[in-house]
Amino acid sequence: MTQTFSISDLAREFDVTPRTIRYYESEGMLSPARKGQRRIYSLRDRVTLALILRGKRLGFSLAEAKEIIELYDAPQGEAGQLRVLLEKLADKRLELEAKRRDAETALTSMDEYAARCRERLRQLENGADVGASDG
Amino acid sequence: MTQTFSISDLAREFDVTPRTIRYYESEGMLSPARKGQRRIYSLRDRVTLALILRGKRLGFSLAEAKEIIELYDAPQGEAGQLRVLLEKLADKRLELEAKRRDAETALTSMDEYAARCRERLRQLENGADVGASDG
DNA sequence: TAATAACTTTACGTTAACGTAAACGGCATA
DNA sequence: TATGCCGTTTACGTTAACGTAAAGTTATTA
Repeated sequence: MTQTFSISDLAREFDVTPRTIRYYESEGMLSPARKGQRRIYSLRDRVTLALILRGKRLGFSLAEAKEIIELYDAPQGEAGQLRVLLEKLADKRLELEAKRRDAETALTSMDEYAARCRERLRQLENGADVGASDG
Repeated sequence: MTQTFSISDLAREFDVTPRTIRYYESEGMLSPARKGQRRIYSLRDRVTLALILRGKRLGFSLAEAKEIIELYDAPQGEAGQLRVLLEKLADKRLELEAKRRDAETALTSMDEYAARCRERLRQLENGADVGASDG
């Protein structure tokens, strides 16, 4: 039997509320099976939710996250469709790479700053009288 | 003479509206000099604005971006202050690294997916009579 | 001197992304 | 039988992050 999840299972796992998950469904980003009224989420639904939330963490809007998800669900029947898909993937790739670069430069300058702070702290602990002058 | 900027200078450069920049000021994230009524932005203000906008691109809220900026502006007079600062920097570093990892795994899986698409496309082009002759 | 452009403040409007509350249904258990 | 518990729909409420419009100020230019 392939695994399924209730809405509160996923809510707990991903640390969101059921309301949030239902909201994503109302935006057309999830369409879980139903058992009567109740939503039954598959492993695939779970992957989709993970994609949505990662997109959000990276600063994409839900609309943008939806676009990305739709790329992964796109039909690949004809060569034309595949070419269009590959172009869109390249576009999104650029956005993602820009975010990664942003994160990297932020990390670098933060590390440099922290290094200067540690240096200053070391001097203070040595008892050295270092005046506050900018460098 | 050290360089200054008008609000529309910065708005143009960073592709935001003057309203946005004034909003950041109202949130305590910028405090440009004034010449009469008019705001005069220094190079330092410009750096701060860049920090804010990078934070936003990475999915931080303005409140979170403000926290980060305040770390860079924190007093470093005493050893105690420096130790607290270094801890907070370490926290933010973790968040940033998580974002970078998120971006990296997203890029990886996107690249794998694109590779499968290209493979599929190659197969289609080998099997079918394709009339497209683009460059 | 009048007009134009860029700036200002004030204040109400808008949208995304949910939060929250009410009222209801089905199922297990005490 | 009733008491929770988990789920449901419906619908109004909330907040962050600005947009937009109105009305006034200063500097330059025709």
